[in-house]
Amino acid sequence: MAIKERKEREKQEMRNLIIESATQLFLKQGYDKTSIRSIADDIEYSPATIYLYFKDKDEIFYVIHENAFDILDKHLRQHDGIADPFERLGALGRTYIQFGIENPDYYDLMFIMRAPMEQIKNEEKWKAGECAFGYLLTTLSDCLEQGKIRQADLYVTGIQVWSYVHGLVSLYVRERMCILMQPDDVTRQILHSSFDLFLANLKT
Amino acid sequence: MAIKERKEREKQEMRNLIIESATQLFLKQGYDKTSIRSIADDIEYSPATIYLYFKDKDEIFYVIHENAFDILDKHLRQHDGIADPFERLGALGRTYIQFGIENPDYYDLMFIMRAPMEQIKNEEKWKAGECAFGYLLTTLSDCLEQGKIRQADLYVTGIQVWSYVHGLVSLYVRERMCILMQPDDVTRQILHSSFDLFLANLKT
DNA sequence: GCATTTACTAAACAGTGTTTATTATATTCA
DNA sequence: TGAATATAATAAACACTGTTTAGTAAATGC
Repeated sequence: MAIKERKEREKQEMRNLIIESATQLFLKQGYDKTSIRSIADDIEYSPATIYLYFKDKDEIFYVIHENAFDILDKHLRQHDGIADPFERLGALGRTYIQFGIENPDYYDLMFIMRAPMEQIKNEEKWKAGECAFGYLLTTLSDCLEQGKIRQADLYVTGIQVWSYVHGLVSLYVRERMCILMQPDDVTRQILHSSFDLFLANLKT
Repeated sequence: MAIKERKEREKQEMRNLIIESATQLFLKQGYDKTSIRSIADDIEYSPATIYLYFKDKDEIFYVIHENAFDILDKHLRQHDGIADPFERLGALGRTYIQFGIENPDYYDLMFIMRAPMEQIKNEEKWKAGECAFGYLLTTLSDCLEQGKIRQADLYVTGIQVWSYVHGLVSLYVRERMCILMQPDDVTRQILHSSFDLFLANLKT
């Protein structure tokens, strides 16, 4: 009976179809304007059908949030080849900031919005987040071992680095960097300069 | 004709009534669950009446956002008496973090949510934000003058400090600090430790 | 070929922010 | 004071939202 397998495959294909449509609409118009009805319209099914494949809207955006982490991961791992951990740390930070600037809606879903985190409460662990943070910790651990950065607790240092770049990106994404009263490209440049300064202060 | 003045006063009183009700409901149940209808119910007027005093929901929350800045301002100015600017900087940071932890909904409105910023687009300037940031810059300027912290551009240093504390608080408020897998009070302690470390790294 | 399971949807429910047309009250002016 | 006007408040509707329920049509199992 290969029917069961085919059905399972079809179910997965339908989920993918929904996610693809939702992702495209989300990146075009944001979370709030991406309604279940608009996704249903786009894939030419009734709104109720979507609820046969996803528990609720949050679950859809939880999957998109996971996909976004995969994309960020790919970006970050481009720097795997950099031998010097401090240089690698710098590359990671710059790539993280760049990712946030270029993909504000993804960034929102990953690190700002409450929607995907509601899902996580039913799962106990924020796997995607821990994976990305773990990757940062690895590099920081190398830096500490080789005495490239000031000695401190690994986790505290990790929180320090992440909080810093997140602060930069999230203030930018949620339009608080307007206090600088600079055009967008200058503001982005300031984000990068600030990070460079931060790195310099971290160095031994 | 004192009638005009009385009418103006009554109009302002009604606005205050709406804001008081909205604030109380917002702090109890958050932005999304604070509907125009629930405010109307609370003040015993019809929902349409609210639109005679405020353009839309965003305008109401813009006013609450301004009030929140006044509250934060009062907290920060408690440290006006600290003579040493570096010590004052530390006090400001700790108070800012504490404010965010203790008033997550206010913090949300001030520094994370898009709602109040929509209003600001019609006003050109984010007065509340600039005022608070200006207060930070003053202290930083004193630190730089007295050579208490590493020399760098004032604005870049300001962005650096603000981004850092904002990163800490916003990751906490939006529940991303769960990666630490620590109970809430320990997580809060880590926020403060991270800030202390940051300050130490900034010192000359 | 028939019973059962699966896939899908129309319609409804309970909300939301906001606007419009209408009514009741208060003010102005002859 | 009484009619005309301006103001304040609202009921009801509009156009949405996420989600559930009940019913239908097709695919599957026996």
